Amino acid sequence: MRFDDPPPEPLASAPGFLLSWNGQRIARSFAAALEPLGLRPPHFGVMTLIEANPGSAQRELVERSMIDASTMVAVIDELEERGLAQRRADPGDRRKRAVYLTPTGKRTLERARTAAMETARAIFDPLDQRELETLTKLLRKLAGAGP
Amino acid sequence: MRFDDPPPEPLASAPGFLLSWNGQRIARSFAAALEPLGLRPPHFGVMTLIEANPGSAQRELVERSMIDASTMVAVIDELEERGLAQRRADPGDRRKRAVYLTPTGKRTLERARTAAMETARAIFDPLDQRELETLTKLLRKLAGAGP
DNA sequence: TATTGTTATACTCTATAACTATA
DNA sequence: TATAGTTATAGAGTATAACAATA
Repeated sequence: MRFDDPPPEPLASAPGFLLSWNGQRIARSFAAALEPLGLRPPHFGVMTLIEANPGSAQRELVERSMIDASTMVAVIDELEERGLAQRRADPGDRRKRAVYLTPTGKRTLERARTAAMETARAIFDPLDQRELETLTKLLRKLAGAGP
Repeated sequence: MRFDDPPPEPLASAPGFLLSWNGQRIARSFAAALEPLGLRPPHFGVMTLIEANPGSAQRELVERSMIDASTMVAVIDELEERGLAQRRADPGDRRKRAVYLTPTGKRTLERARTAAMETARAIFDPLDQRELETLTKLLRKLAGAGP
């Protein structure tokens, strides 16, 4: 059994398996799409958060993600090394580090987003527009997100 | 953000994220359901394969799963230690080890299956029967499995 | 020479706990 | 005393490569 092939019965009839299988498959494709940019999924997630909340303290980024504090340090270290993000002093509280994207970071994030969208399009290609909408609606409901 | 809470927008609108999120969530619940039985998901998967093909060589189990050879050795070692499976000599080829479930192994697998089904029921509880069928159909199509 | 199973080893990812500095 | 950030360390899980026995 490989990720390229469709799963065999009876697995392909079990919704729990199908969900986990397709989820892993898309997570993999997503990681592969990010790789040429030198990014892994956590980098993308953190950059997206920084973009939405520029100047966040690391603590806030930890709270809004599922990344713990020590991993967050490592991720932001790597973003800084690549010139994609910057830590600056927080004028009001010297313990805090305010995190920003650099212009290069913003451009890279935009490219990453494009790559991610292309990947998603390829993965969801077997479904037509209406089916994709139905799937999204059901998955939202399953996740407990509002309608 | 935690796995207990629904994901925030705009993530909750992205089908790729929703798929990965729900997939991870069910994989976690599945692992948690197995834990009281002293099993992890790979144990369950391998036991299911052995049950369907008693006397398989380890090589066959590797081919039919996504577990590599050295990991398979470790998994079967653990099943043997717990008295759930047995390696026997293959009469036709002395390199091969024919793998079987013990009676205890069969009973444990049955209990694990029950636990897994209860977990799936709890996870899919937000959907009614018709919605669950639609979701399964769409996920099958997405995975490339026949109708 | 190829195959089956095994072992030893290394690697990735993440989590835990202890530490520094500020509040 | 509590909080923000950091570092060092350990753990789970998996993969890679070398090896012994057998074909």
